Amino acid sequence: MPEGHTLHRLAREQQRQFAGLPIEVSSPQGRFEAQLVDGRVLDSVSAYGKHLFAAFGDRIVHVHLGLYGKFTSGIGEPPEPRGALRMRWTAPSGWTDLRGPTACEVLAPSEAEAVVARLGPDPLQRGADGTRAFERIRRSRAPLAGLLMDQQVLAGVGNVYRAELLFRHRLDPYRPGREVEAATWATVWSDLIALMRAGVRSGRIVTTEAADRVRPSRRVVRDDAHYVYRRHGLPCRIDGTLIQMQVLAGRKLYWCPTCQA
DNA sequence: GCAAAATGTCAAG
DNA sequence: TTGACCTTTTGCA
Repeated sequence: MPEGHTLHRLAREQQRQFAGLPIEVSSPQGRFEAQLVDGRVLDSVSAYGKHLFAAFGDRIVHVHLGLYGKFTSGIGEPPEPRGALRMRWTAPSGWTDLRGPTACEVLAPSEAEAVVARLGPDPLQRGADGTRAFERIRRSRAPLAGLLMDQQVLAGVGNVYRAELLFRHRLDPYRPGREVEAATWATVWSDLIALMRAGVRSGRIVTTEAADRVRPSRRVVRDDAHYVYRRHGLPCRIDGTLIQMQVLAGRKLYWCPTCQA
């Protein structure tokens, strides 16, 4: 379930559980050069967009989960390694396992900085500058739906947030970037920050009105969490029109053709 | 038991 | 624009 909120949540959890401790690092699968950081003290874990950075002195473990990468973790002794286990951390405070990432590599600090330099503003970063994204959007005649997913425009937004964000603001996914008003963008940007922060808190993406009244104790039914994402062929929650789906740049785009005309 | 799908990215043509 | 890649889970026989 990796959009930006997932990575920021992971960074926080790993920071809390492992930072300041020497970590036993291994790669049962053998596809990660664990010996480069094995036994080093973990200084800090941070996230930018969908990227995770774990600093072991001057060696940075860079992880990108891709479409189905996943961390699992626990306290006490780790379980016997099963399946394709790319990276395992073991410490007195517990363990964490990583499977299926697109990237899991050791970088020099300058290389890690270069990764971030290629990305647009991350709404989850304190002081993130939404106008930087808008400048790129305004210069493009590409559909807004595609621009929102472009990590060089905006870092951390994936297929769920883009579909839901467009719906919440009644925006036509195919509107060219250059036709988006500054005032519209300002509203969209601040809404995106709120949505993604809620995502970090709850660990999942909830964009329906239930998301507006954040009450952790009150569980939202999974089915109600989205307006349009993966609701192809079902009636729009607002006006009953059937939700449409179309593949755009290789990804499934969902929208309500009347609400978002 | 096997194919398809999944909140992603990159490189080739 | 397409295919390749990383792995697990789901759905259908």
